[in-house]
Amino acid sequence: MKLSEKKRLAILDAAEALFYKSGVEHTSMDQIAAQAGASKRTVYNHFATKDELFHAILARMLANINNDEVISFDQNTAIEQQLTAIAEQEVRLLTSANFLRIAKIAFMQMLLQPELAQSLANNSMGCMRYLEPFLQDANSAGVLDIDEVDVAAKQFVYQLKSFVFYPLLYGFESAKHQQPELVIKQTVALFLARYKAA
Amino acid sequence: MKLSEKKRLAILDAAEALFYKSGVEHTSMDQIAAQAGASKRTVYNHFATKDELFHAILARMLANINNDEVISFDQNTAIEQQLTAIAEQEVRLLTSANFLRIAKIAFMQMLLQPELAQSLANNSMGCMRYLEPFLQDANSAGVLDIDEVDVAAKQFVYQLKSFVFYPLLYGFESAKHQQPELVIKQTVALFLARYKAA
DNA sequence: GAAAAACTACACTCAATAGTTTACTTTACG
DNA sequence: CGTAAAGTAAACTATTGAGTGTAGTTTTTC
Repeated sequence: MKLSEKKRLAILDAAEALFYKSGVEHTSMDQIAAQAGASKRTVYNHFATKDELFHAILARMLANINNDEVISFDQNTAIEQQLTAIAEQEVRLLTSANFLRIAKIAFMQMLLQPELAQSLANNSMGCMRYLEPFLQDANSAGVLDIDEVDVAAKQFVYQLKSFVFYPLLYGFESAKHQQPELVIKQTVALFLARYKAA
Repeated sequence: MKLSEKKRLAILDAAEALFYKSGVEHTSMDQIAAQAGASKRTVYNHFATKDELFHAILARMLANINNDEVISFDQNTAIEQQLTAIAEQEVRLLTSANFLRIAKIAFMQMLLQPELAQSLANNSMGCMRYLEPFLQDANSAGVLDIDEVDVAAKQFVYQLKSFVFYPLLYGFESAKHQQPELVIKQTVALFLARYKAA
């Protein structure tokens, strides 16, 4: 790899780590340069402004996230098992260091810049990419009985986010770990109690 | 009211509004003084540092929140109706301008200062003050059938927060209003499907 | 191996902002 | 009314941090 590329990556890595630790506002370009092992001038040669650097990080992180396999409804597998698989995948995403890092950085900025929230909200992630079609198919197959598929999908995902993601994001319960398996079990149970076809 | 008290309130009001709009970091003490109609020196006579002012605001807001009536389980009223009442009260809290203001200010800081998150997390608010005993009583009366009351209480409240609070907090869906009645109906329905005693 | 591109150290400008000092005016109150 | 408490305006200090300019060194590329 060329030196120029190595520096660029080092700068992105350094900025990401510092933004995560201290927030964008509390991180100076001098700190970033120092942590990256680059001169400040080099930082500015790669990224004209701090804001440009911030958006480059956001873009890189978003690109690294959506890699999970799409799960489609399968007539021949128990619905409980399929929903559990989806939940497991989602919990893995929501609790990954990668995702938490981007989330914390992004959420901080979103509270300050509503327009950023808008643009990120449209970017649907994780199982929200495919959950509605999945539920629709299960509906058609007579396995589930859902009136409003969009609401049901949100109910499912929001349970997971509320139990595993937000507590980690905000640092509630730093010591007491939520048992992911328990959360998944409870979420699937709640969902099926409501929507499993009679 | 004495001038001194009036100034103190004006400063708190101004700081609250500005912290809400721009975040604590992006609000200067000069701005606060100007908006409060006070001299900067007066601001510093009331609050020695910006941080002290921030905590004074937090304290005032917290004091203004927990005022809602506690709802206790009533043997003679349908459980659906009682849960709906609780949900309505909670949604009113979660969508009130007051609560959203403190939440936005506090959440921003929480992302930066995990220890603040710890101290605020303990401060349980809204219906979380009384929901677990309520469910326990309903359990004992044979109206509900819940294994883990703490999990169930969270499931209930998290639904409401996810649908009405977080979207407003982060400015997702600024235009498209979530219908609060619909959210309440769906939440109660989901909960009772799972936990209503046979 | 030489020209071009990229990196470095470091001094610099410029603006913002927390908090202070001072000299003076207004308000509260016995 | 007179004194003490509180408020005011405005200049001031000191620091921080974004971004630039420069002169010289290293890396890439042809």
